[in-house]
Amino acid sequence: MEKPTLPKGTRDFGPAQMAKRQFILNHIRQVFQTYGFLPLETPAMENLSTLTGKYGEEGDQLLFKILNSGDFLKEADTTLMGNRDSKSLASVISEKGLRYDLTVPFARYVVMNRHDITFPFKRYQIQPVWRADRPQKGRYREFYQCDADVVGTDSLLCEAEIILMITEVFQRLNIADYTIKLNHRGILTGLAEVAHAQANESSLFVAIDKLDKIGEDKVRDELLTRGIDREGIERVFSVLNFKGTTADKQSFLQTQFAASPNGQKGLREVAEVLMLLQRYGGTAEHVEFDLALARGLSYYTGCIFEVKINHVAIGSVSGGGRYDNLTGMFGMPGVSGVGFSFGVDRLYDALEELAAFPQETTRSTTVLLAHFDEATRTFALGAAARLRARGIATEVYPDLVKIKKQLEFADKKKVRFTVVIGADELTSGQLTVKTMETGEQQKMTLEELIQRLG
RNA sequence: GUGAAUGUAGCUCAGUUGGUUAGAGCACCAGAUUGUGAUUCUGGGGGUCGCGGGUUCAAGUCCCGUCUUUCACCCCA
Repeated sequence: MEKPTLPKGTRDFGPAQMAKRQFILNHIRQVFQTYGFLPLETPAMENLSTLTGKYGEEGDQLLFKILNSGDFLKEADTTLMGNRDSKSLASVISEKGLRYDLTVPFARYVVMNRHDITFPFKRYQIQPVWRADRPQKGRYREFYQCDADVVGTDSLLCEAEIILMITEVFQRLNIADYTIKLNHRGILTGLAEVAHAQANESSLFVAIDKLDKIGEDKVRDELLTRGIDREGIERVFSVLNFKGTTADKQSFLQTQFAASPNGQKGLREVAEVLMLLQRYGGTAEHVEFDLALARGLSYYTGCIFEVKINHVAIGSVSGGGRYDNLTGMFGMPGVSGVGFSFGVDRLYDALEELAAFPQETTRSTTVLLAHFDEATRTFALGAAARLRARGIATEVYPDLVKIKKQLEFADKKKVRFTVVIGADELTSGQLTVKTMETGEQQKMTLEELIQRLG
């Protein structure tokens, strides 16, 4: 018999992990909902025509493709097969693929339902996505994204609300030391103008985004090899190395970007977001205006965000930004959107490292009813029904086995209370209730137990 | 896609210059204890040494291939 294994880059989540994951997801979901975001789910698979061309050439290669059903080679061109032309052959034998992210399916949904959707449309989506990447630390082939996006409004209120939601989620997750990095695409463009590097803007952004990871010297090297001249590099760093408060940075950039409409727009919008945040009564205590934040992705056009947990060696746990033309790729131009997402897996690792999961997440059933024979088990069934009716998670050990075994089971399953029901208890009505954590035992009636737990 | 490491019991790992019947801890099962778990003691089950080939009198150990997992780069959550 072959030993069963998992496909590369995938994981099982056992009960203990699920409890912790759900703790995270429930808080995220609740926060999304209190800000008026509504749930959306889309199919795991999309037509390949929907997916390809949306993530660049590299992204297309990371798409998992689904083989057509039936005799999929029947229609295939024999010359393609003869030439072993995988790329062309793939488009003939595969019409569907697994979704690569939640943003493109969302755009597809918005375009398909544009007449039924009331804009501005706020949706959140928590589902797995798949990438045929080579797995590594914190990087999987199947992982969950939790996205929240608003489409159909330019208002910077949305950006301010994103900061509020991030703050609230972290508060609920009991994470205190984190930084919400905020920047604006216009400021990056202004920076490229200052450096006279408009021509290879994206090379500039990709390189400076690595600043806090690889350091200034290596970024300088990379900028040189990417064809930005020394003078430009000096100018870039003269801006990036400016230290000071957000207000200091704003007035400094005001002079730097005097001739840059893009830079001006960026500054104006960042200022407005911070102002709106304040009017909401939100705190900017965790917000850092970070000029080097670039988030490689080229489709952002306005504010960009990234959240890092301090003193935890994990990449960003959340990120997002504004994009002006999400639905344009499906022929519906002019819809502005802003969105962000939480990386559940990384939040999980971070909480584990900070030991910040509350104890409740490790508990399971509240009460186990242990018994000695047919008669006491029968009594347990009725008792279980009454406990359950009060919403108390209860189970009856199903088999007639030794009490030792039942307690062992309760211990392993981290049940909170075991109720021992024997002949004595049956006649007196005084049940033996054992608190598993302490080992203490108390006699009480079923009524008293229900009262105490309900 | 590029480069590197790894693989021995369910898990974490020992295993000498190639040399008897491959070990430990944890986990699991049973008993000590016929009304009490997590602590203690005793006993037990469990291995195609990733897979395939080669060298050798002899391979867990050396060589080649292959797969897996992990790490770094690219990119990304």
